[in-house]
Amino acid sequence: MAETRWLDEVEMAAWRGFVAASNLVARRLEQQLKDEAGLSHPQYEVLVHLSAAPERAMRMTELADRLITSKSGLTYQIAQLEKAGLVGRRSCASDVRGVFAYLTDRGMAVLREAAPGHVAAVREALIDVLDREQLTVLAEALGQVAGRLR
Amino acid sequence: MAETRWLDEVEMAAWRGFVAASNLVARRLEQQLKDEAGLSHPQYEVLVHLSAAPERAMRMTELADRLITSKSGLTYQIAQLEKAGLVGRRSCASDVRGVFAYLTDRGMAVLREAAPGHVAAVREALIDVLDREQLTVLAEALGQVAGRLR
DNA sequence: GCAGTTCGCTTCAAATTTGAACGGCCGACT
DNA sequence: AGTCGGCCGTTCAAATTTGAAGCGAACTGC
Repeated sequence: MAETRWLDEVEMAAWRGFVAASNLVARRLEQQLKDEAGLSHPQYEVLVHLSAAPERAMRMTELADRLITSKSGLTYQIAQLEKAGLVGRRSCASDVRGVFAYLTDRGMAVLREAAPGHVAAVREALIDVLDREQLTVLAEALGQVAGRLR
Repeated sequence: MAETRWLDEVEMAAWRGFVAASNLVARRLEQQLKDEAGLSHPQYEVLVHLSAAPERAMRMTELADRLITSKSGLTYQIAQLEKAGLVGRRSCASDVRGVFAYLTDRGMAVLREAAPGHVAAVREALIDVLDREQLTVLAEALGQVAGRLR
């Protein structure tokens, strides 16, 4: 094993900032969504992704990949959302094993209701804190990072 | 309530990138630490912060703040680490309510053992993916974000 | 066709996280 | 001194997350 290349000052600052910002922003949004919409962030993300999908429906596995959560975790969350009537399940015609989760009208309504507050919180926590230049670099950089790990 | 200011393209890319990168990096590091050192990321962070503190000790509440976790969550993690012998507790002389968590020699050894692999993973997942310019901006930007929310 | 493998989703138990009490203690103010 | 609001860390139950099976169904090569 080669010598460890420790992080220099800038690298360390980037890393610490990344970890801190991740946790803080996640925590803040979790809070905001719970308070204003009664949803957890994972749940909100489910609604968002479904709402953007054709027919407002998506296969479980694909949804799990997009949400970056485990499959069993998604099963659980979909069950919760189903109980709440925001989401439904339908089996896949071409593959008996497959399950589609779809957004109900009620779910769509809840999402529309929740979105403005969520966006405002995202702005306050992240977007509006940065200038245009920073946003551009951030988008590019984090896009690379995510793309590479995906 | 004012009209909602939705996110434009760059803002949305920054936001999606942020969420995706947060989750993916967290997941990756969690994995790496568990595999190579038998520690969870929260646990590793506890060791790191304690190792950097005077006397390798810190008050519970301060530690919780730095780790950006709930106090009850910290109590739990410290209990786990204590069982494993990596950390100890000592009560505070000047305040009977207070508790110091401190890093044992064993904990220090485990940390030293785990650090190189962890740094390598951090480089691979985040740092080495970006160029110097991006790192600088990232450090500055995320520092602002974290500072503002803290 | 048909074994052998992989895939899609769920189930399960175990580990973790959370927020709301709780029990004591500190400190300021009277 | 005496009291009251807050803080410190823990405990508790409930919710969530995880990875390891499990169950069928679909696909592969022979």
